[in-house]
Amino acid sequence: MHLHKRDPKTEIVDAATTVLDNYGIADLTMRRLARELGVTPGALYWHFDHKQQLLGAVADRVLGPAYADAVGIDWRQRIAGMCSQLRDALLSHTDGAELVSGSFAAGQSRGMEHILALLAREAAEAGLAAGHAELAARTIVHYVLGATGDEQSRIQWDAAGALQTPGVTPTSGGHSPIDRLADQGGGFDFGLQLLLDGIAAPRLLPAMR
Amino acid sequence: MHLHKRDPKTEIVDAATTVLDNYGIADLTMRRLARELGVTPGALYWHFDHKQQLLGAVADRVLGPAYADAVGIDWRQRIAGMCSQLRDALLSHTDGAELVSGSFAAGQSRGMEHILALLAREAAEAGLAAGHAELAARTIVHYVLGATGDEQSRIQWDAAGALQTPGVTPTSGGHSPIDRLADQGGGFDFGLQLLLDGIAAPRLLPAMR
DNA sequence: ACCTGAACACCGTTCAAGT
DNA sequence: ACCTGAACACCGTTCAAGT
Repeated sequence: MHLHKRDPKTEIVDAATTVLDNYGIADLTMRRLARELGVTPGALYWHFDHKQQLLGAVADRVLGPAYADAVGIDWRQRIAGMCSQLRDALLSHTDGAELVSGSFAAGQSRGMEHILALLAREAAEAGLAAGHAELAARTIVHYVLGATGDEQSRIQWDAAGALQTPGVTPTSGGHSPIDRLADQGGGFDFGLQLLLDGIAAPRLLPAMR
Repeated sequence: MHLHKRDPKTEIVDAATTVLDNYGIADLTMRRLARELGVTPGALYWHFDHKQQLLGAVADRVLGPAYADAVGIDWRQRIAGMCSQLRDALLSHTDGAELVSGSFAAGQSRGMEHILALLAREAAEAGLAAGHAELAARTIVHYVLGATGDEQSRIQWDAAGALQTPGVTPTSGGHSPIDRLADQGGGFDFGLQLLLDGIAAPRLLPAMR
């Protein structure tokens, strides 16, 4: 049997994204994906060199909505907007943060490289020298991926628990409403403001900026 | 055959650490480890419930040298010292950052939880309210794990390249001496100072601290 | 150009049975 | 208490051969 859409690569990434959303990254295997496509595992290797490359393509698909040019009066607002878009994109797919973190670390996400460059541009706008602006951008990216990964794993853990014991409301468990507030953007924003304050801080020697 | 040291668990973690250092995390499998110990794979499941638990024990072994109480006049120096110790510990083992990141994310590293608590204490010392101090500590941990992971993968990639083409010196490749300087602690320190500046920043409303 | 069939060399985990 | 034997249900990747 053949893949039949205009672009076979697109069809594969479509199916992979569906498997990801429905079953999570642990079940996104080459064999499982091939089965879902009605094809032999080896067929996938005509279109992608290895699994990491395919996962990178899925990661870039996930990142699609995060590329929108952030509008904002100043660099602070623009960075905050970009990070918020990125977080939303990651939270929109099961294990999205883990997938993108892994692909970025493996050097397989052109999307994250692009976002990194945009953030570095804004950091330069804030007055940092080129080298330091890139380091600041990496720091921001590490933060967003890490914090969103934490948040997502808690969300998914809670959701799994809610399915197993439907009689127990989420707030009656170990997590208080205050915990939830801190997780639903509040905690994320706090950490991000810390970073932005650091970038804006005038205490670094002028030679170091 | 039986494991024979005083504590079988310790012997397993010893062997696992050796496999990690010599072959990396990808080769640290239950079967490989059992072979190295002259034992059947199933034997490991008498001592550990699952692989993640064993990896968590290895992660805590790696973190051993990072527990030393950081001395320092002020919270800034103490946090910087703790982060430096943590980075050193991670860089001391092949794929150390990846191992600890994964174990921490999976909730299997008591060591990282401890370090997190120490950092939160210092952030409180800096004047942050308890909830915010914990968020700040998490931000720092995400940064150290992410930045050190990047650094380590580049180091290991360069080392692998140096072994393959011994005639080419590291500095004659794509990375300039400036890149190396930025990686060998300089880049790490810059990102960390950014975070510390953010924690010290007086611009947050008093109600928010 | 694109896919199948079949193999290679592995995985984590479980569990009755042995000592 | 601790381990073996053997199985179960999988993996990623390669490649000659087919269409």
